[in-house]
Amino acid sequence: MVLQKRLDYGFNGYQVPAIPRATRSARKRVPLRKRVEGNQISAFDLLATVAGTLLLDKESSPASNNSWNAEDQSAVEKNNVKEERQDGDQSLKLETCNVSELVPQTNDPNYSSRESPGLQNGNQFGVTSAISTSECLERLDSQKLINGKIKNEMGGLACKVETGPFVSRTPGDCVEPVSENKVLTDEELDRTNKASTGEVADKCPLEDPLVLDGKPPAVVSSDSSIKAPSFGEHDPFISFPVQQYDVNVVSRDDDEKSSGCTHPSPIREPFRSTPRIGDRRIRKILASRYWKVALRSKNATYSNYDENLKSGYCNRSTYKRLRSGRNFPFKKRKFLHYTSESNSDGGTISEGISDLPEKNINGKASILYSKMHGVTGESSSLADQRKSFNSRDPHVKLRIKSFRVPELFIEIPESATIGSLKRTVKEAVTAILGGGLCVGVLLQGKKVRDDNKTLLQTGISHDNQMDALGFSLEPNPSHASPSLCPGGSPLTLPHDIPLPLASLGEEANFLSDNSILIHEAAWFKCMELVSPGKYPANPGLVNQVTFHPSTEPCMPNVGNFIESNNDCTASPTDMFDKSTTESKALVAVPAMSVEALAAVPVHKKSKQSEVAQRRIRRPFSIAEVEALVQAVEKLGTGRWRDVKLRAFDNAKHRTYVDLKDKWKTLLHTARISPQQRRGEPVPQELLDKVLNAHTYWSQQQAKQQQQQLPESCLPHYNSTMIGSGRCDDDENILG
DNA sequence: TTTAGGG
DNA sequence: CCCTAAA
Repeated sequence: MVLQKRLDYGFNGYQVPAIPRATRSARKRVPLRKRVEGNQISAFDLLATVAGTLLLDKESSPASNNSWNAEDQSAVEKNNVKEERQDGDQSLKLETCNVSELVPQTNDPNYSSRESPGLQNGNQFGVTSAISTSECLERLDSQKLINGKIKNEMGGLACKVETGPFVSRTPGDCVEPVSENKVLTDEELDRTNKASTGEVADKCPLEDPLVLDGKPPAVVSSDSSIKAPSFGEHDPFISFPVQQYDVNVVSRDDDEKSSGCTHPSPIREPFRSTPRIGDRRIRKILASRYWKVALRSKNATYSNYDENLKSGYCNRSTYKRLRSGRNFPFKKRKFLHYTSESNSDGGTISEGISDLPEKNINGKASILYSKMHGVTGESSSLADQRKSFNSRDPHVKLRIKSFRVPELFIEIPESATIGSLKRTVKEAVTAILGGGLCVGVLLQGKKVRDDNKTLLQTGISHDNQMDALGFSLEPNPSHASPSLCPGGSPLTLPHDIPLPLASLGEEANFLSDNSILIHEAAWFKCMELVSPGKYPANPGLVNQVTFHPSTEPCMPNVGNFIESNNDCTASPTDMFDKSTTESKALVAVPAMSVEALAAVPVHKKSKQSEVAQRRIRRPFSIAEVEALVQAVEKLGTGRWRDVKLRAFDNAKHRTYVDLKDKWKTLLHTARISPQQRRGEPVPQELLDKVLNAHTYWSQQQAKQQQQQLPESCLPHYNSTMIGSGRCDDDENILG
């Protein structure tokens, strides 16, 4: 009897291989998420509104000083600027992915049968919303640098984001997500909502770049390696990319004073998706939100840069104008720099200059702000490199126009109020954007995991034929949310709440990478402590959550990721690995109390990548072993999928591979002496059954094979009658 | 996707 | 548990 239905809101965009394939397939049959019905749009708008409050509230706060560069202002107003601008030191330009899709989840009768009547008749708030999507990720992948330019498929739709208003923080300002620092009352939220739905839509039209440009939607490049996402078919999420990023890789021109090549390269492939205003809004907001965090948290080294940004974008009046203006902040702007257009289609990478700071990929490359501040910022290592490559400039300049916000899931009771939904969404978004991010580097669609490689070794150099250099934002296992910041995040555990981890037992895994990986149940236990009643005990979809204690309270999160030597590719997902693209995401990176988490003695320094992606070890209980043995007795040893469905269909974390492996170990255990066995002792009775079943089914298999041989000579036999292994699930061979 | 088997 | 060849 279902006492309380829960709704899942999927912010699809960040993919975590948390749910094994088998589980996924099982989920297909019994979807847990509600279908997206006719009210999806309104629900979406709701989310958009919620997200909108994140930034708008913030933006309405007293902006800091600033003197928006007049040049920039005018640039913003010229939305369709085709000409490349020399705006290196003026602003950070972001380009968002403007494409989104609302993808109704599959219609599964089984699923609907699980829904309450109210839900079935479409009254439910059956919304599964997703911010950002694998699709967008895919598109990231599709970015190609071809002959000195990056073909940005998103270009057609991307809207440039002038992050000005969002980065208008004073240096002392701590990361404090919009209004997320306090839990809004329902009334407040409602009020905000009204304002958002109305004003946001008006002031933040997030115009479709297509319209702006009058260009048709772009389409993902024909690059076959880029698989179109198919989240809609198996994952009942509405997915919409929050943000796209553009990376511009150009080699540095000899003349650093030039802001780079001024030849615009409007070559952009149309995108296939149809943008929707609503999610554009969200996306943009989130994107901006992210960047606010990012810029805000730059470390001191780039304070100048920050200041510039601030001064460039902090002007509230400008922002107002932008918001109300037709073209709003998402001014179209060209950021690709090419030496020459003719060069862009063939030959080698043309020279050009990016006036934006470089991404420091392995911690050795320098971040060049030469164009912006006359700061060379060239590291000695690079200098050395240059010596050895004095024939050319060893610098790689990258321009990242925008990032997308990782995916997150939200689950909330049906009985929850809209206000609480808003808060929940906001908190989740805030947590994500609040610092739990890391950066992955992708080259030619594949993650570059070796942080020790140089750019040159990796193939990222200006005179190489570069193909799709990309960056991805992923929840960062090594960064906690800025929970110590003034006001703190709503997700921050109150300091007087005892660390719940101790009570989590095996549900919490302390990883060597200074992080704590806990299971869903544990997560909800934690969250229950934070917000009683708000986080139901049975999370359902959420598989596992990682908490990461941080020793850096109000950290310059992004500063870290920009400079970090850490393996930021350690994210639980490799979004460009097919197979993983389908995996289920989960990312709620609540900002737990830093003190609390810091109390956990964990070692820092370790390969986050492996740790982060590896599933938690979950030893089989005796009951599970019993179920497994029973199922195998009936089904045999070669039907692990059936075993899974029969005995472990509800155990989402047990895949048929797991079961097969467990059987393997059980068999091994049964064959060794009891003295050699380790771990929780398995009753000898069960082990005997294992041996018996194995023996039996081995014989069956042999028998079947022997029968099949003559069968080929006796075509009149019905092969399905031969062999008992695959006839009937209910037959109990071993009786 | 599932199975099978090595790591 | 992971990885992956093979089916």
